[in-house]
Amino acid sequence: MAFKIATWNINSVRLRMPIVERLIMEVAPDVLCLQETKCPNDLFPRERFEALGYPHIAMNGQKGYHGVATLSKMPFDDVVTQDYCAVGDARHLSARIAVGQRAIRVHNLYVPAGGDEPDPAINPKFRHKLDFVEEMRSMRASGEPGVSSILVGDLNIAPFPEDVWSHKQLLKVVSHTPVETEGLLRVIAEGGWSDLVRQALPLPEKVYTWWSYRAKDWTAADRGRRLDHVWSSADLSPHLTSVEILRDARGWERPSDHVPIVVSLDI
DNA sequence: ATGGTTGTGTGACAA
Repeated sequence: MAFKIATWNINSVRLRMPIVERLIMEVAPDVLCLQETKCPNDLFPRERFEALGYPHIAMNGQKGYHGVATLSKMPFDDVVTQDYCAVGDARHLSARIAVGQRAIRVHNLYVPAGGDEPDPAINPKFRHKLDFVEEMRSMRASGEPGVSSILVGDLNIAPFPEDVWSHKQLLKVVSHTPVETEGLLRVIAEGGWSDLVRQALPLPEKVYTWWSYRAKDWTAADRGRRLDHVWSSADLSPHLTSVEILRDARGWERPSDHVPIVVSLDI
């Protein structure tokens, strides 16, 4: 059966509902993972998503900051949230979804951005980011017997030189420093994860999922970074049928600075 | 050239 999963940092779910609905109408993913919802759980627009065909909703939100939500057409159970670094941030949510005969644990993550100064000794936000990535090393693609895994989200790290507009100019910019990129690649390798985006769009093709709000013209300069990711356990990667980076969404009405990634699998 | 924009919620932060 065909299975389609999308991930999108929408930078406020309430403000962005019109374009989230546009994505749903145009793409109709089976599962939609949102990050940076910036919305307490009791104010989440649950009824709107139910009306759009997503009756199964898991959320981990907080007021004003962070927040992740997973919307599904198919039932899930065993929802787990992990409090990374034990600071009480709403940055993770996972659920075990029944897809045909298979069970898939879908992790939805929002890794700290890390501030501006790439020195953990003087920037606590960068220290927090590095600690968060360190804690991600315990997340294994084959963590549960008989359960496959997909990990999506805004990981706020662009690991490869071709994941940024200028490798040389971003080597000391938070999101592309060696300590971050090596840390994220270690999480992938040790956890037994497959990078589905790079499987479908292999190096050295440039791939970006984020463009700063601060640029005068995001598309003219095209100074993007690949901060959003979709990984899977090794058993799922042979079933990958397509990966779409919805670059056009950066130009939609009142856009997020991130665009959706849509991954299709034939399971 | 150390700028620039957006969001939450009306302040100062975070990104």
